[in-house]
Amino acid sequence: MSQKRVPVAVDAVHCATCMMGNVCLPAGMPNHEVEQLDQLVKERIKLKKGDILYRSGEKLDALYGLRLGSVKSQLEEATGQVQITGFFLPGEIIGLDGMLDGEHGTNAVAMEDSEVCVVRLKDIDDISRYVPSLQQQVRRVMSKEIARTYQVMLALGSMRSEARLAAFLVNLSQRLSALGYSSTDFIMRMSREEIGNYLGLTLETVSRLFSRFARDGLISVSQREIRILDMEALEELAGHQAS
Amino acid sequence: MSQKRVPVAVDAVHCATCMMGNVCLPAGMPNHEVEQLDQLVKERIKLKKGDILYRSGEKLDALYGLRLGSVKSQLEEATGQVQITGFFLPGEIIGLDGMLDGEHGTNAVAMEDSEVCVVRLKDIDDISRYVPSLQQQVRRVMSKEIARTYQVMLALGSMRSEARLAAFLVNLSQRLSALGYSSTDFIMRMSREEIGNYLGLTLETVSRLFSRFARDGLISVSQREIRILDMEALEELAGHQAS
DNA sequence: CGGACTCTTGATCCGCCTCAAGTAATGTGG
DNA sequence: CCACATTACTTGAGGCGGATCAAGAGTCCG
Repeated sequence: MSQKRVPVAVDAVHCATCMMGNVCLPAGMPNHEVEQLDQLVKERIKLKKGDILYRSGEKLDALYGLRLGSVKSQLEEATGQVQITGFFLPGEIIGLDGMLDGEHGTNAVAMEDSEVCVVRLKDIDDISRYVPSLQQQVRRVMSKEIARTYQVMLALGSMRSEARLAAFLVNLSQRLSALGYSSTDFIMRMSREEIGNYLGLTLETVSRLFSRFARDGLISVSQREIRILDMEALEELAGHQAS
Repeated sequence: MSQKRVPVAVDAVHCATCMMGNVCLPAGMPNHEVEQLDQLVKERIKLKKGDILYRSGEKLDALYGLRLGSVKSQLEEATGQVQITGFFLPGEIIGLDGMLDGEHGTNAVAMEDSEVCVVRLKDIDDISRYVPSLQQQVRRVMSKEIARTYQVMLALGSMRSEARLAAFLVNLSQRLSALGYSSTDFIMRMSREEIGNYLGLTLETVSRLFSRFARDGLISVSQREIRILDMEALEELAGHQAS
């Protein structure tokens, strides 16, 4: 629990000057409106690897924009079942579930040293009085999350294991590419077990699939370092259903 | 395509007098605010069984509150894969995905003769100027949908088939009960195949499970008519994970 | 250098899918 | 209302994909 809350200095980076401005909450907003968001983020939180941003059941009064690092969110049932519901990269918004009863429904854990912008719901409502499109942005982000989970449902419900992992890699590649990183060479921040949990597979199956993909010349793998050698083949695989 | 659009007469039922008022979009709003929503729904759509409310790719400019009947939404990939992403009951909101680029990402199909209230996004934004809590309600509904899909991810990712179906029945029972229907006796509007698709199983497996649950005295089944005989046992089953 | 993870790989097993056949419900046109 | 077609569901037999169990290798970190 080494969460460190830091107030945002008056002259510090705001949304208008943040490098994530084009992918984060303000994505697509006209410049003159983004400039009005300078009071939106009054605080940031620095997280060390393994730190918990929030726990299921805690009161929710803010969303978090990931600025740096990576975070996973996971659902934990009383029965002991755990399901990772998402891996978040910089520019993505964390904490969208649980706004119905004001309580988080998942845990959010930093997968490496990370930093998030705290966006209080109260401030969203206040600011959207004079920046009406802000509400639309929030809806947009939530809608995007819903669309993402539908894709995961499709993967879990009707793809064979190799298609799931291929789709996972292609998706990760695209998101990293949108952030300006290489789309073919990257480091996965998650373990085999976490990937397996997310995709409804065991860690052994994930490991075997990585080996097979490598043997077939689709990728090369060294621990969590991935190089995609044949993107087309991966996309082809990802498009194949169970039967 | 026998969609029938009907304008809402000035003296017709509005949110404040609608029977669904306590479960639909206005759920939890104070009465004096619900009364201000009389301009929110200017149109309703009557659907016959099999009618399509919207198709993937169509422009989205409204949400739909289901007033009567039942509707399924399904993701269709170019590859031919189909995944049912939700079964909607009266009082539930349809069309929450696809608000990011203004296009629906799924198809919505009536599973029986149904009727929906059309809630235009423009009207939401207009009305929320003088009813600020309306935006929170929209967030709430979207957040609830996200939380629901997380539960489905858990089911698809780490439950065995009998746990999935048990959880499905318990969930359906609870939602029907909240609508004032019996929690133990109801008719499922969906086919074995649709249930199977939603739960990531084949129709044969679903059929076998129904038979087994009946043989074990948990339920009695006659086609789509279900009677739950041992709710506790079902809940117990639903809480069991794969291993 | 030791100890704890994380990952890989093999052998075996089982849950669910596939394929197949038959029965029951529902719909349709005469 | 009946004959017929169509669709929905049930049940069985067999096969396979991924889980489980188990052992060993590589990597990280004190």
